[in-house]
Amino acid sequence: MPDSPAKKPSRIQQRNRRVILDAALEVFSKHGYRGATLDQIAAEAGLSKPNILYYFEGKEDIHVTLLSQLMDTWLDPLVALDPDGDPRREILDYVDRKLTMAGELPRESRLFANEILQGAPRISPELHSHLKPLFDEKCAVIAGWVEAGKLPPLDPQHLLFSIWATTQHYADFEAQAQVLLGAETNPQPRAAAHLRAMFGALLAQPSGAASVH
Amino acid sequence: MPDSPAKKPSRIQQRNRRVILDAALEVFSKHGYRGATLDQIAAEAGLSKPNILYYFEGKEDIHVTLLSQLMDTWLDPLVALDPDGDPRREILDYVDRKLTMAGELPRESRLFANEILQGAPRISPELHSHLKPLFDEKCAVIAGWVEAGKLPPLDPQHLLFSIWATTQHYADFEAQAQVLLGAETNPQPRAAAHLRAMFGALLAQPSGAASVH
DNA sequence: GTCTATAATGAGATAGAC
DNA sequence: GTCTATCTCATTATAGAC
Repeated sequence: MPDSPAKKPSRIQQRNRRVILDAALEVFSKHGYRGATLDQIAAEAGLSKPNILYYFEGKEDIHVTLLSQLMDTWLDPLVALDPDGDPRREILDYVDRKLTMAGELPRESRLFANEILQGAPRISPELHSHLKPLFDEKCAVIAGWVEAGKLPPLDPQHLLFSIWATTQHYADFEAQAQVLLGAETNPQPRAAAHLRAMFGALLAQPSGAASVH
Repeated sequence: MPDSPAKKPSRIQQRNRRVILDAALEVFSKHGYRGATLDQIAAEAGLSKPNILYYFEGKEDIHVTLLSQLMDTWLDPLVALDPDGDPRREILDYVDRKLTMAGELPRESRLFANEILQGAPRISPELHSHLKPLFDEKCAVIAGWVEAGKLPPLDPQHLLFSIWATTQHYADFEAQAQVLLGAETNPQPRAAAHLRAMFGALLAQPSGAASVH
């Protein structure tokens, strides 16, 4: 690790770190943490295995670095949810942003899903420090909208869960969707229309979620 | 492999196979395919490693067996969707059944999610032979309901995706939900209420999914 | 049928030359 | 900074005794 007196990473160093991280994202998202090997990452990056270990302390270091960087990007769409905007519009726009992001960054989505699925062993601290506060804050915003009568009664926490689940589904379960939809070019437009209709219906509901029975 | 002249597995053999499969489900669903080791499975099953390999040809054999058995159970709730029933009721009951199943069989949900997430390398044939035909059949049923005016216009394929995504989310992303909801006893009742409200709103929508802008 | 011991492979990490 | 060669350990699978 090059960090003796002056800790200024050269342009080559910065570039190599990026190349390695991009290769690692490709491999980790496809095979999971344990399924990925340094050989695969090295091959994908076009570097030798020891060279990889010159830039990172080990396999886990690479993985944690990826997850940490990802977290910020991943939360951007939710950060942008504006408490002063029109409630219905804000939430539907958030759904759009989230779906777009899953479509553009499917590897990141799968990397995250892999980690959570296995109990978040390496990203748990970030969940508490970054995700939880933001989640609570935005849930309070939505709850405020409901109390102000700007939205029908609904459960902010589970609404956000549903948004996450449905938007990330297209990245995380892509293999299944490809089998079921056939070689259809791109499911995204129809997915976007469906999700707008679904969440739009929920948010437009007059009032009092009538029991179904 | 005991299959020379008479292929009748003894009661002990049947029992041991079940014990091994249950242990394997526990381990595979927690660590993924590559993350799981025969040592862990053997320890969980209370058997020796060579004994495991007496009953199964290898690690992959165990995994494939699990996935194949799971597929049938997993599709039961959808099979039960009745073309002759009340459309809205049928779909909402399906959501309930799916959520209940994910709550009762979270390990199975995660095993399946792990496999799909990594591109369904081992279960792809079953997706084509079992899931696809059923999916097409039930989509046609729902499409028929829409054409008959019994349901508002909606996209059957993406409706099913949304149902799968939201119900399985609670099992697959349990680690995240636990962080965000705190040590709350059981999210299931509120999740069920939310999903009934959401899908109920979509299905009750008068007609013509109005563009949101 | 089940075990102990061990072979064979694969993968993370390091030594040391260049 | 980067490479070749190597070490070490974990893991799948087998051999052979009981």
